[in-house]
Amino acid sequence: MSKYQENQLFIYNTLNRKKELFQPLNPPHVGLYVCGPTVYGDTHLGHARPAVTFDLLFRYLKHLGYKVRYVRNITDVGHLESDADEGEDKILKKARLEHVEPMEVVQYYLNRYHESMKALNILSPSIEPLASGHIIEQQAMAEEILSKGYAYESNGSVYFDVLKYNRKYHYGKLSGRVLEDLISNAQSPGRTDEKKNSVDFALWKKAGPSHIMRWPSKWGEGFPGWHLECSAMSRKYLGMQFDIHGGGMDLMFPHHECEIAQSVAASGSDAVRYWMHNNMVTINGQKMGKSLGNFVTLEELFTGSHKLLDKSYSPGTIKFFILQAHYGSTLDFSNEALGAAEKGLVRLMGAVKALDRIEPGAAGSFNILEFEKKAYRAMNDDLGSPVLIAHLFDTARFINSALSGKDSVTAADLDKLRSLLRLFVFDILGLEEKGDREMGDLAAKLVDLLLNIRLEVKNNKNFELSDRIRNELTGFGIVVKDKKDGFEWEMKE
RNA sequence: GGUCGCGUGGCCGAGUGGCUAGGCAGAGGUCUGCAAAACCUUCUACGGCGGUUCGAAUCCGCCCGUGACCUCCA
Repeated sequence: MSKYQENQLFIYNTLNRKKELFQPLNPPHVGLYVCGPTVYGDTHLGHARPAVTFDLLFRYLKHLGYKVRYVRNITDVGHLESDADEGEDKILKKARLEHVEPMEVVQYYLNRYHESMKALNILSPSIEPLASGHIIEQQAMAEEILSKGYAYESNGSVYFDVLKYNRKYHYGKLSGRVLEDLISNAQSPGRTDEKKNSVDFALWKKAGPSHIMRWPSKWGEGFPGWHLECSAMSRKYLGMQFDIHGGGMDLMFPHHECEIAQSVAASGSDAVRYWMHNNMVTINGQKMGKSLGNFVTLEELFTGSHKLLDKSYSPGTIKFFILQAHYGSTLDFSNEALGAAEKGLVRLMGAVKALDRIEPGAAGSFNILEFEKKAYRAMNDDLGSPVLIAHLFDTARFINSALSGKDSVTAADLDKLRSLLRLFVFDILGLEEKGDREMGDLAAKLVDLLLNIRLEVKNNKNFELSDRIRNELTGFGIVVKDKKDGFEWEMKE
């Protein structure tokens, strides 16, 4: 019996605004599609949130025994500065400003994105398709929508006919938008352009003379509309219908709404069964926006170089901080909150490490089976990582008590606890053991030697010298903790 | 203005009709040459006003505040 048959995973489905039992289309296979970044700038906090959220989902689904195909796209063409099919292509603009090829921009920021993901210990998706590598598929889908009558060609561009679509289907069912409101709220309603209606969106855009990212098509040279890539690529790799589509809440409208319309128009039925959206990140209570100048990149966070930051925060701290909030809530970054997360993480990791130093004994007060149940229950409830972490802290308290001899645990329970903690902390939450900074055998031996000498000095009540040794080591990032009959030390992260 | 959401103690953040969330910070204590860590005890709560109920932070209404999207953003 697989783990997924024992666990009922509930997922909040944005489409129905309620938690639903997750039942994949073709178990044990699960198809997961998540909107990845448009690679025209450095990876920032807003990229970290969905990455961590859906990494957690990916890891948990795999743990439950599902065979997950996780597709996370890279947008490298077609994402214009305005979602209303106006303005320059983001990549193209960056390339122009930096006097480089558009694909140089793409490669550079894609590499940086991958480095950040690795630092956060985010698993690679199964497939990471680029929009520019799927022009044919996007053209084919545009033609399909045209042939079904839900799109029209206009001056070398192809637009989706939202009004016509809405007569038969429901445009706005994901985001709760009302079409009439959208039309009346349109920015410049009287504008003369190629669209029948301002709410129509581009499937294919004609490339102007200076637009160098261009491909031939039956409509002339051009490039694909932003929304089309996700519909075309998810269909290619996950099929006409698949299980989960994820992304940031800000993508709900128009991006995901348009994806739904495209898939339904092309095939007559919905492609996605569960829509999941992570909430936004705020900085000191204020939304993070390019226009507000409070964008914090991951590199700035890791190095502490942003003016809003008091100090640097490790990737592990950032990840732990994100996991301490439910993905559906907004998450506010502040120095105080990050500092708390940092200390909490140290405490948790300390407990995991301390497990190896506990001597088994009589049965103790901690109910490990109960902990296991509660941990799974937390995860099954729409990925309740904050609750899971609270339960993990309960084990930390117990572990520390057992270590100091105030509580005890049998050898069998100790094994069970160890494997459970490793499972939840490392495999599912995807945290990493600290001290990854390898110092080498020799250096470790030297520290041991020095501390043994210090012990002798200390026993001779030469506290001046013993404190000096400890302080100097602290300066090297080595934390010394005196014990009743010896010492412990570790590298500070 | 429209649509959707949120408002929990010093900070972050769970819970969602009666039963301790948790972390960080604060206070007291144990341990210690000191420090660090750890452990024990402990203080600060459910935006406001009404309503439903035996009972509401939890349901309903109104108000206030705030956020997201509608414009660049994950």
